[in-house]
Amino acid sequence: MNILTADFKKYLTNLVQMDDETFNLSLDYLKFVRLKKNEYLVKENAICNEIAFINKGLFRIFYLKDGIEINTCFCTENSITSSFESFINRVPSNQNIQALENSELITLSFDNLMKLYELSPDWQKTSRLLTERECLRLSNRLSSLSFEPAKEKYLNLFRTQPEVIKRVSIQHIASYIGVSRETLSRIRSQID
Amino acid sequence: MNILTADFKKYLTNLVQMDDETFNLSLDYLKFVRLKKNEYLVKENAICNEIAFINKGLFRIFYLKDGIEINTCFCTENSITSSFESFINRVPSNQNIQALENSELITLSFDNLMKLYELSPDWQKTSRLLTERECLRLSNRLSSLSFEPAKEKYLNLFRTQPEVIKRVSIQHIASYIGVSRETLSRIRSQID
DNA sequence: TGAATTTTGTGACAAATGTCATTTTTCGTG
DNA sequence: CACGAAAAATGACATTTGTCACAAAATTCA
Repeated sequence: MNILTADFKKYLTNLVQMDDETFNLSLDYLKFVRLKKNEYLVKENAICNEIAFINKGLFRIFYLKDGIEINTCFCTENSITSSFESFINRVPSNQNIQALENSELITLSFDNLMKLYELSPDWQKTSRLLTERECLRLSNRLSSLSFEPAKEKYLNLFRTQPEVIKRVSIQHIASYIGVSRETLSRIRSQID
Repeated sequence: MNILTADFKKYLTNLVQMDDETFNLSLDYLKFVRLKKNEYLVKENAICNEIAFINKGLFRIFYLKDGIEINTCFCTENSITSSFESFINRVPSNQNIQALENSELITLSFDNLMKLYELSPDWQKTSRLLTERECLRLSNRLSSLSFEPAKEKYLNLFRTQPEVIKRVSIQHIASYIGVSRETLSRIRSQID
């Protein structure tokens, strides 16, 4: 149990001052989940009831636009994945979260998070900091996707998440950076 | 004093359950600021020390990319504006906030916000909710800017912030939706 | 009010990217 | 290992959007 949560604890304490006691409050509330490649953590129209820390594996988050899948995020080891809007506002998710590899997760349900908020303000603060971090990620992604040519978008991903480029198929990457598969293919042949 | 803060209070209580007592904690900490058209609330490289509620007026947030101004946000009455990354992380801002009209603000400094966090967990929660809201805004903007053709981007802004289209010059709007001034000009002549 | 400045509109053309069809390569499974 | 299916690469062409130059319109301010 302790071994499994070690990385999660490290992730949190890296973000916010949190003593052992505060972290341990969460232990009874966490669940351990395995998902096989291609299985879903969250499906569109369902309410997302948990946030998940990734111990092992890789996920994509995507939504459908005019029947076409648009990837909005790749989540790898030592990060948190969730359909935040759905989780936070308790509304049906418009996003899907799918495992792209066999994966292992530590999940925390919404109800349990609310309990943690009550038990310690540090958890409230943690949540705020996580949200702020997500804001920054979105903000960076926004300027890359909206104001750079295709090649820069790709190189940007290469800089920020090099492991994603190794582990994810080109079609998913193309969708993520908002260019056609063909264009990305041509960019890559230029670079090599 | 009460008259000036009424809208701010309304804005907050609309977001989070907050009794009068909790809100009143802030009264001693707020400042009232006027800015004339074209003046700056925040300049690049300065640390942004306050968040500002807009009682009256309109602002744009922009940064420089290769010497070109890129607008990232228009903020109007009854909303909060700030260079969030700078404010939160206490680092120099990479964004500028400029008044596009004569404006009136209620500001709250970082130090005072920290004091409010200590005085009441409701303020901590308020901050979390504001951050969550900002996340959603970014997320929507991201899908519009990255995955829609120019015309849709414009119509999207028209839907979400129609008053901005009336009050802001076309060059600023073009920069905001990530298309050239000329393209936007042509789109508008199509629509009318 | 009127001249100077700024903003906006428009045409011609260029560049970037998308789409479609086809081939090549890779991957998964028996 | 071989076969079929999926993914990726590639060529031809279409579409969208950007860039530049200049004209028209609107705004500012003395």
